[in-house]
Amino acid sequence: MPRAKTTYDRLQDTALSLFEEYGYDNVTVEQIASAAGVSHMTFFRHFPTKDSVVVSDPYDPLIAEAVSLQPQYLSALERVRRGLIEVSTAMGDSIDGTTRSRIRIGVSHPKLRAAMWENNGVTEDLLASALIESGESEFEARVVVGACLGAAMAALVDWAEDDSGQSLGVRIKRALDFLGWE
Amino acid sequence: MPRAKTTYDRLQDTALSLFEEYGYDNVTVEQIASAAGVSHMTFFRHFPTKDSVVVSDPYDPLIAEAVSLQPQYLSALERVRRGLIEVSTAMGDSIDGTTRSRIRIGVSHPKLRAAMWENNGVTEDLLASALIESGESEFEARVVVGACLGAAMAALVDWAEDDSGQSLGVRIKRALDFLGWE
DNA sequence: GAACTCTATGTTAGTGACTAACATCAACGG
DNA sequence: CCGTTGATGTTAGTCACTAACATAGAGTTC
Repeated sequence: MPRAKTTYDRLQDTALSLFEEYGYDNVTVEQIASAAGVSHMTFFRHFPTKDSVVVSDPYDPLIAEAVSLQPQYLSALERVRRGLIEVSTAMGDSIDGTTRSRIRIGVSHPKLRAAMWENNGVTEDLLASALIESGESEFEARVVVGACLGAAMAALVDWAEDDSGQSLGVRIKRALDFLGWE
Repeated sequence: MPRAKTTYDRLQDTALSLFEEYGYDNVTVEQIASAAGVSHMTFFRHFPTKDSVVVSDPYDPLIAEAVSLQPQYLSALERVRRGLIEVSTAMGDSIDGTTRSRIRIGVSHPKLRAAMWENNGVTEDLLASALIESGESEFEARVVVGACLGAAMAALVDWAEDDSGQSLGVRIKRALDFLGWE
């Protein structure tokens, strides 16, 4: 028997479908909360901001781990590249509907896109730290990570906006192949 | 005799120095407006958002132009790289105090950083269009531009946070040199 | 010079995201 | 059975931002 949905899940599902139907700007937190059967304060106890229902990235730590596990003899660029490709390929088609919906809504609205970038900043810090710990200079680490995430983000947007069926992993690999090799 | 400051300039100067002194979050639009001797409505007639006092990038069009002027036999990556380096070198030390202050405040606060990224999205679109017009595929254009701007942004942040005197142009060049060559 | 327009500004009264302080209520362990 | 704990509700705020309407001063035209 499926476990009863948590308030968190109910809020997220409700919010996403309202956003898809009416547009992000035309849905208030109040509406989300009452449609999910709670008060608006409960919403904010589960999500710090209205944005965060859409923008939250559970893959950050996975990516950071994958990068730090790459062999040290590779260049920083190459390690980030391979780490990103590994994770995005592994996620593969297992990305669930909620995630897909979140990304699609996220790229469609400037405010949310900005929030995604901000979130990306966290990933950036994580990855850069991983590289720095393994002896890379801070400058090179930040630059390489910035570039790779910039490319990956472009691939993500492309994937969200285009239904041609090519998987996210393949797109990210293609994207990163435009950057320098070993 | 210097021309009298416009309301716009007065608002911007006032806002920036208040932000530097008290922190972005601890200054209300109301305070900025009254310190500049106007009402809060006047503030919003000159700046669409509180963010926008800090985040505005007059260099976008310059960069786009520089990129589209690169010789076509170069790869997309190389054209964006050279365009960015040209402009940032040309700006050189002529960046005025207001701009420097804006960037320093901008990178220091998550909300503003996100707004800078959003703004970056505009640059991204501009550059990508320039490449697409000259025959590049949309995917490659977006990826390459995303990567280069990601790297450049890292250099910008580095420059804003570090007073060692190395110019922005040099840092951006160093950053982009980590990416692939011809 | 009076009427007329244009532009910059002020006033007022909202909406909506988000916070703080405090109350309630049900579950659960002792 | 009582006390604690955790999730929730209520209320009353602050602040960014908007809409509608008023005003005032600098020309411009007749």
